[in-house]
Amino acid sequence: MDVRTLCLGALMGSEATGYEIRKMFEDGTFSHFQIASLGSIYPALTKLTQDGMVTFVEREQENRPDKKVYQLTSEGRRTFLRTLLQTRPGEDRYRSDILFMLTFAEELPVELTEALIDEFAARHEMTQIQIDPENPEKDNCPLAHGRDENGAPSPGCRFVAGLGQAMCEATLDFIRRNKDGLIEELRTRKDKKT
Amino acid sequence: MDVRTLCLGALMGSEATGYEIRKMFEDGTFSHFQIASLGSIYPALTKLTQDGMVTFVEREQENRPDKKVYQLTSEGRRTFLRTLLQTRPGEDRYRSDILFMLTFAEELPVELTEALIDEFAARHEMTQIQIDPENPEKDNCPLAHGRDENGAPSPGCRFVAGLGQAMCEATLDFIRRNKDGLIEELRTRKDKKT
DNA sequence: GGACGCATGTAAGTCGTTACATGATTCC
DNA sequence: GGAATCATGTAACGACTTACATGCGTCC
Repeated sequence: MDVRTLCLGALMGSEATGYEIRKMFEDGTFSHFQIASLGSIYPALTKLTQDGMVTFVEREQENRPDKKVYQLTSEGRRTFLRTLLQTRPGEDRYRSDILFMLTFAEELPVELTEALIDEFAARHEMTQIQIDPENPEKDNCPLAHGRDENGAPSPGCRFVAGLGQAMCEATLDFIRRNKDGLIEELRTRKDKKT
Repeated sequence: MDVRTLCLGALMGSEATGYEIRKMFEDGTFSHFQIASLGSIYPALTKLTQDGMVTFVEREQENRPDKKVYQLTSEGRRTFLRTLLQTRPGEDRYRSDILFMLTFAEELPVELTEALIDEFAARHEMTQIQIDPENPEKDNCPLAHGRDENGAPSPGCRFVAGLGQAMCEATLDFIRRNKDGLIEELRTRKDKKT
């Protein structure tokens, strides 16, 4: 899924600026399973405009730079849905430097191992908060992706968010149950070596 | 973490060919949290050889093409460990086309939604099997990464593998508990619209 | 004063994927 | 006969990241 398609998807819920789209991927609905940076979003929006998939309105703001609010065209909407129907979804890919590093825990100072696990846990707690569909979603993005006029999340979004929550929960739970044991085992092994 | 570092890590456990390294990432220990393709592994190994991080021995085989078996040099080992100590681990990134698509379940045919969920589940079942540290690890890779001379996985590897298992388990569990409800809800909504 | 949030955009460069090229063997 | 596994390698291409460029406002 290239950034163009991702942008179309982000605009399915409501109009948005490039900056807001990035936020959807950074802290919002999409945050735990897709990413996109501004450097790729802006060119994508330009291209989509050229192709007639989106239009934008320039909106002046007080005390803020002007912004371009993008909106799907019916052509864009159709194209996006067609893409969804035709695309065989790519494989999931999960990359984690921390897990890779933890794999070598035996070669690392125990303090580092512990710090890595703690950071891993902290990040997952963060994610858990970000994807909670019921709670805040902050103030902004009143009509963010997957919400109807009343702000209620769509079934698909609730499902995906719930799945994300479950994954985070399981991760945190596993760490709670196994961290101390691992640290202890590593300490014991180090002692034996000396 | 670039492919070079990943290759060094893969060679920490035992000597291996480029082909075998890819297998570690594709089906082995690393499979659920890192990936690398042959097109990036081979150039990486060439570069690492030039830099004195690895050496290789050409081994002739019967009924098989010759292979280059790579091995860490002590310099390579030191460099790798230094990298681990110095590198701030990058953020985890998880990308999933399927989850992205499921977010738009309301706009999709219910059959497609169901197929997507099933495929998601199937892939996670696959992963679960691949990362099981106790079980098969097939026949090959007798001294794969994270195993000592007796084939026992290191504590770090066991921890990471257990975490992966827990995540898969949670995912599959969530699907078991929520799939039918979602499908039903989508059907009801579609009925109402007509 | 400096960092951060809002806001857009470009350009250079990295990194990796995909596809191509080759070739023997084994299994269906 | 064709596909898959083992095995290595290159080259083109594409996609995204990073950094740069600009500028105002707010908060500490």
